[in-house]
Amino acid sequence: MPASRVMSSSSDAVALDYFELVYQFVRLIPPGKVVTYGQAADLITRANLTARQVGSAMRWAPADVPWHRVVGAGGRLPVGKRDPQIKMLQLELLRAEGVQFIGRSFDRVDMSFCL
DNA sequence: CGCTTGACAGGTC
DNA sequence: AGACCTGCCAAGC
Repeated sequence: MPASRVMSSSSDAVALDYFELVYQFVRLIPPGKVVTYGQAADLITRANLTARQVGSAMRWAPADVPWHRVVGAGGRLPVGKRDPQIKMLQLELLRAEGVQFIGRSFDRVDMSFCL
């Protein structure tokens, strides 16, 4: 909840911060497809935007952003130090879209579903 | 200005 | 596989 964003009211139409850029990008991901934080960071042209920033943006994603289609590198689900729950939720949402999971405990996305 | 905090990534053991 | 470690960079204090 970056105060800078919460406080932003009306005059931020021009000052498009990187959160908005990330959201715009994520909204383009079709159902059943996924991208990694790193890919998003690379594809979004912005000064030194890294996977970390994409991650923090996802934490405050608006309802219309399919945040669950963004996974960690190698198809790993996010660690979620602050909220261990998101992993489970994301797993459910992706499975509902037909995304396959692989690995010992089916905890990683089959990257052939990558965008 | 320095230090801490992450829904990260990549490497080592 | 799981537990660390390092590099990364914006944000807050």
